[in-house]
Amino acid sequence: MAEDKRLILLIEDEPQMRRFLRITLQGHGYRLIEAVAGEEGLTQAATRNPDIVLLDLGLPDIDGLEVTKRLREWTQIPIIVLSAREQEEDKIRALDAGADDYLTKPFGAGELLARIRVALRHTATQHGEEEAVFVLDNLTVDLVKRQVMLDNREIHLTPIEYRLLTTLIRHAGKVMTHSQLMKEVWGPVYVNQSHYLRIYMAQLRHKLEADPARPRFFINEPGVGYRLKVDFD
Amino acid sequence: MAEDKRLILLIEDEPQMRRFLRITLQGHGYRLIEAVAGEEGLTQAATRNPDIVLLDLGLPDIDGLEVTKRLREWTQIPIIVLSAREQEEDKIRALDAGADDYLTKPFGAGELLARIRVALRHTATQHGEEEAVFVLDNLTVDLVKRQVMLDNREIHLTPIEYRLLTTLIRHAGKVMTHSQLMKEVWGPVYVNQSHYLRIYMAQLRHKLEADPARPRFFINEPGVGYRLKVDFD
DNA sequence: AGCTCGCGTAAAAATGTCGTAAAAAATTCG
DNA sequence: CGAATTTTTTACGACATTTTTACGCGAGCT
Repeated sequence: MAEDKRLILLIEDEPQMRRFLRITLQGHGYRLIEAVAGEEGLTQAATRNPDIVLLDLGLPDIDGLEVTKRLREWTQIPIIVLSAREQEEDKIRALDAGADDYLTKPFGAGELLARIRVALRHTATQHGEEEAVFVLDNLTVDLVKRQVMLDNREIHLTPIEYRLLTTLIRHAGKVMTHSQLMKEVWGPVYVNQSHYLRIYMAQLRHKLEADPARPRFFINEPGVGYRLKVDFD
Repeated sequence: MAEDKRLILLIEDEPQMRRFLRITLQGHGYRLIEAVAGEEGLTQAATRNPDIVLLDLGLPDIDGLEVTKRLREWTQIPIIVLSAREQEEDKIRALDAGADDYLTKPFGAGELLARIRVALRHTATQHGEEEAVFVLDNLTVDLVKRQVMLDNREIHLTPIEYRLLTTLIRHAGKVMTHSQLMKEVWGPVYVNQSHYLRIYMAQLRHKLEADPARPRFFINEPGVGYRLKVDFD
């Protein structure tokens, strides 16, 4: 079950804080990527597409505030700031720059984990104002449990497959262009590698369509992109 | 404009804290409802439909934790807990019960306001669904879904056909010259290759007109260009 | 009449996209 | 560390779209 492990990007330069967080987070079932500087963090965010970012404000190269703004130019991924600065002004600036939460060091591991759960809960429910469960004919996707059911049988999807599916679900009915899908699923640096799409769309069709060669759900709009068909008139 | 002011529900029993928050929040353009106990707060939340809830944990009747859980049974409205309890265990319990944020008293007004903005930002991005549908007689074009319907039947258009159609729609009723159309659909390099237009205009008429030879929508203005006719007299 | 010009139509050739399979590389897990 | 899973790379036939090319029609002009 690799798809239910959330990926966390930690941008932090102090080795001993990194070590503490590595143990805490991995011990609670998260996968972790680490970056020791701002630019590196931005690159990692773009290429690895994590589920959440933990960001230290005092970085060796660029300021954490700047990292927040640069991230917010293209993604709504949750950002939790971890900082030794306890001035109210610092908190306000970070939050208004786009951070979702702000913890002052030192903080307890339990509180951090709880706030991570809050942030992840947001992304889970954010795209499902109606329901956290998406139903389309014999296909059921539980966005909270990250569980995909087909005719009441659980279907295992790889992380990318699942991400692609939920991205289509979030924009159900609408055509999504190649670059939109690439940006949301693989990250913005992969925009022109759109042949990945064909491969993973084929995987989804094989796992979820009755007749993969003649898909009912995963429709291609030639030259444009794909869409999840929801209305059968 | 009272309607575009966000409505905040404050559930808090201490009069002096209520007074402080009333001044702070109303001073920053929010409308405020106050409840001094848990049950009252739950009722207010259900009847007044606020945009956000500020919740004190230490209430005279039921515990703030319980209020959080009861709210979460039916609504995803942001809850920010304000509490004097600074034990980590209290924070974790509140956040896991469904609270979105937790501030320990005493807190600065600026930080509270910033965290309110964060919470409102979350709900704002959720409802980011717009509709842009163009209707002309039995023809319907959904510009968001990129879907064209004719008599409730879906019509497939190629990328160029669709771009040509939407270009005409954007200038509905007005005549567009050959070069204008060429520029917008094919790009400025193709301005003089205007015989492409005849071919694709024919395609559109075949796909969307009842009698392609005698078009009702896609009208040629000889020597000038084409226009999409919208008014039938 | 004969000619030209803009328009509509039709069918080819050329180009690019899509679906598929399968091997190589990377990552995760025990 | 080695096995298993997942992602990336590579290749190719089938197909859809765009572009090219060709022809017919009618209006206006000489």
